[in-house]
Amino acid sequence: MKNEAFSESIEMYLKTVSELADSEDLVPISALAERLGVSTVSATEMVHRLKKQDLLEHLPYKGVSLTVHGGRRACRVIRRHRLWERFLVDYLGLPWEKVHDYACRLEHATDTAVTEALAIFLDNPRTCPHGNPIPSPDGEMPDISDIPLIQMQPGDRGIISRIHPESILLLDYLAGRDIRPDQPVEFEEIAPFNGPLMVKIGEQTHALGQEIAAHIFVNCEDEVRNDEIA
Amino acid sequence: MKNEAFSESIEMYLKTVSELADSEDLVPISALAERLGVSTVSATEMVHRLKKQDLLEHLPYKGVSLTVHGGRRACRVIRRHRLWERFLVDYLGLPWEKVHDYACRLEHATDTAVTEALAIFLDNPRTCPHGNPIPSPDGEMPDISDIPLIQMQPGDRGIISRIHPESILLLDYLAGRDIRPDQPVEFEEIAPFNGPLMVKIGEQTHALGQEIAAHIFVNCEDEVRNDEIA
DNA sequence: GAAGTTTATAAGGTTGTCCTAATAATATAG
DNA sequence: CTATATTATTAGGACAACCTTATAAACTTC
Repeated sequence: MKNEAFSESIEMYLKTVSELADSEDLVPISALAERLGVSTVSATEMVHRLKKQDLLEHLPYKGVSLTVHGGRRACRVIRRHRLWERFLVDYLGLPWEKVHDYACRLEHATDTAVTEALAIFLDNPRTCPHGNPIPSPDGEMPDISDIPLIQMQPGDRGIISRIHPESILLLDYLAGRDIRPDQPVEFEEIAPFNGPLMVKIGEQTHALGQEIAAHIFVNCEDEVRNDEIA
Repeated sequence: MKNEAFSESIEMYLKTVSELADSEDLVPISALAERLGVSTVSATEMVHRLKKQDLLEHLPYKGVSLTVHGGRRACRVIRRHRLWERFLVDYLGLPWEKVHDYACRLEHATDTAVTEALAIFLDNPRTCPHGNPIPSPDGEMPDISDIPLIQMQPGDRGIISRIHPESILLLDYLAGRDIRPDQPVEFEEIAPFNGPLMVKIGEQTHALGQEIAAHIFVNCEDEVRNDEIA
């Protein structure tokens, strides 16, 4: 079983499918293309190549999902990414909202030996600075049970657990408003006609667009969860 | 003046020219090609591209040299490389002889902001673990005045200053014999007919081939240097 | 200065990743 | 069920970086 030897492009595709997959099972190729900043034609082309390598499956007109094999590869990339983020924030003192992009480059240039030595140096952190869990060395993603802010009900309270999926624009926006993991949240109300969500975070009440609210995950206070009815 | 935006290939070419240049002013394209593991045709092609970008000059049938511009770019890559090496050895505890290869990958994936934060974290080290000086942030290479072991005279003593240029095979060989910077050396004799050099390093006497001896640099003990007559 | 080596260039190809534009197939909504 | 959307495919290219083979030019040495 040969290791390494995956191009940066392939790693980006696998990582992105994995990131987009945990909201929905099947990731539309268009979503993939958009997040990667390539045309749908290019994305389709690459999907075919990855399918041939048994890294993902494709249900035409529905979307793609990772195979077990592909999922493990993706998790290894994500592990490297999140470990680097921890290092960049905790040891190099770089800004929370910038390190995602820096780590996006480092993640493709890191040998397994370096990754694991880094993990030990960092004392095996559980999450990245944005709250996302760090997969195990063999490519297993820890289970989590938080919910996106947008699924909260008026009156619900909780603690921000993570920002996901990340992007520089989103993180910049949130950093400017001091919206980060570990902050307490209280969902106040949602404006009608698909309007913004009014949410109290820390001391401040924010009007958050629905898109943004889908990227903020929360550990709700002890209460019956009703995912379906939401 | 735009920064970044240099392909990994271009960075490798510039770095390699810089590494090979300090032995001789002009680097033959064949030497460049060999060290990069590409054909001379490919190297020639790339040299033309780099010439067009004013990164290096080419005297046909003689060799190439970096322009001021190209030299600065090369030094920035080398700076990143050597800082990473220090981190990998000093903080991650990775083996001296392996980190060169790990850093070769990281050096192309490191933003300036990360590089400078890393330099501060490492407390601005003067050299890499193999003894080579770390260029300044703006791309200036410190002056050094050591000589290759092969230029020593029988009876000369000194301290190993650095291994240069580095390669995994060379470093593995030297690591196996505990030949590293800061070790004392005493040149005993050179075998006739271009034979090996007999050199006492630490407590042990080694028979070193001339190729290897050209890669080991030494700070000689206070005495008149006679580069020419050598 | 001719012979042989080194270096350079020219011609033609491959691979990976990307593109646009046009068309075809399917899904979804009125 | 038809119209509109989305999704997929086909065709034709572009580009960077590599390759081999073959030829030409320049250097070096005797």
